[in-house]
Amino acid sequence: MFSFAPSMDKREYIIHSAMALFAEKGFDNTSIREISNKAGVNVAMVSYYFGSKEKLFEAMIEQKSNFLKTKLEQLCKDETMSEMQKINKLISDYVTRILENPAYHRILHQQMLLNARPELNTMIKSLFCENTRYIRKIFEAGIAKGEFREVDIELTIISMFGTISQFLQRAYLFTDNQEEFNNSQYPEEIRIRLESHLQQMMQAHLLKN
Amino acid sequence: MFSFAPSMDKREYIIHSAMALFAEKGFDNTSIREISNKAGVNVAMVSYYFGSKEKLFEAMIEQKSNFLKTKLEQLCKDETMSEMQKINKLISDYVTRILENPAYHRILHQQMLLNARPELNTMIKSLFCENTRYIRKIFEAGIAKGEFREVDIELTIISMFGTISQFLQRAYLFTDNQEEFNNSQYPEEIRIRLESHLQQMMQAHLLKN
DNA sequence: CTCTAAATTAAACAAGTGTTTAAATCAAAC
DNA sequence: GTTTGATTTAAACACTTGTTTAATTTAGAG
Repeated sequence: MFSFAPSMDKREYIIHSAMALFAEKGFDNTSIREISNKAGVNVAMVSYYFGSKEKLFEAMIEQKSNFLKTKLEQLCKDETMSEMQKINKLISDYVTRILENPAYHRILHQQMLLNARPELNTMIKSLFCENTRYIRKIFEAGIAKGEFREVDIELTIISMFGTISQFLQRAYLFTDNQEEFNNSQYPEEIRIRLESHLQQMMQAHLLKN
Repeated sequence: MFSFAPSMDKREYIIHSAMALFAEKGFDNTSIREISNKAGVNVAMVSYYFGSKEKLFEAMIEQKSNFLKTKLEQLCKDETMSEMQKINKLISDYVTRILENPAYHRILHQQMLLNARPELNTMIKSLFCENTRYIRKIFEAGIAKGEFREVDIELTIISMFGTISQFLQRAYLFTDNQEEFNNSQYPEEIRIRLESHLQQMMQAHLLKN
């Protein structure tokens, strides 16, 4: 027997290469041969490890999810913070997380704008919905307490995520390195700028003055 | 000679079919055969009229642009409105326009998240940049006058467009008809809801209280 | 009618796709 | 050593892709 999973590194290589390529060129326009070349493995290894291109995609998503969820659960039941503080913390965490891994989030948003592969979409939708449920709770609590205005909760959440998603779309405005802006990480300065813009806008929108 | 362009209707059919299919399945995952089938013409007609699939895409974009621009120019130099009124008008016009033609805007945002076809991207980028320039002027004027807070202009614009783009991504939350939500038009009620959310949020964000 | 040029067609093209196969290689177990 | 099963490979598979070709139809002009 083996001490750990067998050639786990090759699986990792494949997922890693796929992520970069999907983010840049999209799922449909990335061939398995490109992925395997970039990963330095044979074409057949993708089918061998994952079964199919779609399954590879799903494996990629699964590996990356299950992170925000636990953070959100904790945040929700934290009683030491005001609801506004929770929203600020949420923004800070989320911005950090996305700017650390823009490729993954580009892929999610790409796929959400399509209706071609129902199974992938269902998967991503449920991922989004789950996160949204927790965030909605924070808003509801804030409104119930009278801390927040009676805003449109759905659309306020959409504005939050939309800002970040649109930032990824227009990332070219914020970096000189036009070739690598989509996958590489962003300088700290930009993270802070995005974070404080969102926090300020949300405060103005939510808090009764 | 002919009174007007030759079989302009077939060109139109092709563009119209392509738009619906691109919006649903994306550029890469839509074949010319699907487009021609849907349009009821022969496969070769796409090459005949447009030259290539990419050229068809470009023709589609060109046909739809050049609309917001003139509206923005007028809005910019209008001296009867406050800057906040201009922003409200802008939001109202833009929301209306997008919800009347969601497919087109889905395609734009899809393509913006990709880096596969540099020429298409350059085209769309410049389209966005041009519009952004005018909007920025309104914000700058508002700040200069002291009507607006000193907000981060780039990111505020991103929040505006991001909200609408994200709304298209999550349109399934706002309609029962799950199959046709992406291309069909939205009920008036939803338009108003999106419009007033954006206007309220922007007012809270921009105006000194 | 004839002539001409545009419009339309079915068929073919070469290239690329995701996936499978069957043989070869590897490494640990006995 | 041999055996066993997982890993890796090059080649082939069947299929779809965007585009072109060469033949046919259409329709307006002289």
